[in-house]
Amino acid sequence: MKLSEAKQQFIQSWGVLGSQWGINRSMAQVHAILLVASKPLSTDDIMEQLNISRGNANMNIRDLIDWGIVEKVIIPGDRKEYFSADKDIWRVATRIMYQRKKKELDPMLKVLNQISDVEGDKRNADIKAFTETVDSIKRLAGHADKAMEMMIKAEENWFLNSFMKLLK
Amino acid sequence: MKLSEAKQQFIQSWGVLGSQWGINRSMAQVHAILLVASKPLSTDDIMEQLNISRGNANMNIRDLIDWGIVEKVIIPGDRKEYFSADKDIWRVATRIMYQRKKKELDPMLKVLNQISDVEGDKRNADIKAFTETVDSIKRLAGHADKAMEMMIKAEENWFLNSFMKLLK
DNA sequence: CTGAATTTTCAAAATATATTGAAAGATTTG
DNA sequence: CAAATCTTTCAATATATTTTGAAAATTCAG
Repeated sequence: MKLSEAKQQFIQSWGVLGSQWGINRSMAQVHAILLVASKPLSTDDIMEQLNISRGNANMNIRDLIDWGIVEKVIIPGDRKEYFSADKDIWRVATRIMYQRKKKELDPMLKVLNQISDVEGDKRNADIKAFTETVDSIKRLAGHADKAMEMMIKAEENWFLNSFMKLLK
Repeated sequence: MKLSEAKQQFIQSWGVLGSQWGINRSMAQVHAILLVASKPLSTDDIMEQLNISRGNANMNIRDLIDWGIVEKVIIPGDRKEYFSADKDIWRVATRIMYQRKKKELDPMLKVLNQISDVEGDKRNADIKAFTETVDSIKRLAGHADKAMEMMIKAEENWFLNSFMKLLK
């Protein structure tokens, strides 16, 4: 398979995957194209290769930067801004999960805490069913939090390991 | 807080959370209402409490059943079908992840395997950038697979543990 | 087998989300 | 500082997804 063809396939699939997980297709594709680029790309490069508008490209690049998985690169003597994606895929995964946890899981947890004590007799079947379910979700969320932390720790180790290799 | 109020809050939040993760709001809400119900509900109960149409209720109930997290309950002497959600939230989580892995991650992996050997000189910077990224994603996917398996194993243990408690 | 009760389907309508493009805002250069 | 270049914003538009509701299909009791 030719490189250009393989890249297209990758960008396509990454876009589909993203859209199924609540990340819009363009954003996933912008990320994909930066992931497989051998050098930083400008907004125009991205617009041209993905056939998207300037506004679209710009917004999605900003969001990726906010997520901490893409960074701006200044090329001396060029007025354009260039962008490159973090190629450490493990770090990318943990960053994305962390962002989404913060924006989506944590609000849910807040609600769970608010609703977990309801008025009335604890022996009432309705109340029992409700509190048991809510409590078990809270417990699961706690485990998920632990797992996240574990992964971030593992990432630090991975990073440290790479660093050690460089020094040897 | 009153039980009815707490339930409403829960259904609402569960719906929002679902929609952010690529599960449509109605489906998440149908799941939520069944999760906190103390007894099986009919399609009419669900329609009424969520203010959704019969078609919508029906489709989403079917999908939840296909995911293996809701089951049909027959109440003798009643022609209506009733439904109840699996209350073991850990099992629910692993089922959902497994379904999504199968439908969404596995196709991505298939593409990654197809595109991971490209024609041309391996020392070429473009080709190197591409294959390294693709390979690292494949490696991450491998880890994710392992983690999934681990969780399913843990689920079996949990289940076994609950069973043991019952016997004591 | 009949007909009432219930479930399923799916085209049309409603809603929600993403994209465009041009104007406004910044930034840099000479 | 004026002009050129580049970036950002956002209302309008386009696209995608979800929901409805009524008709068709199925199920079941008598």
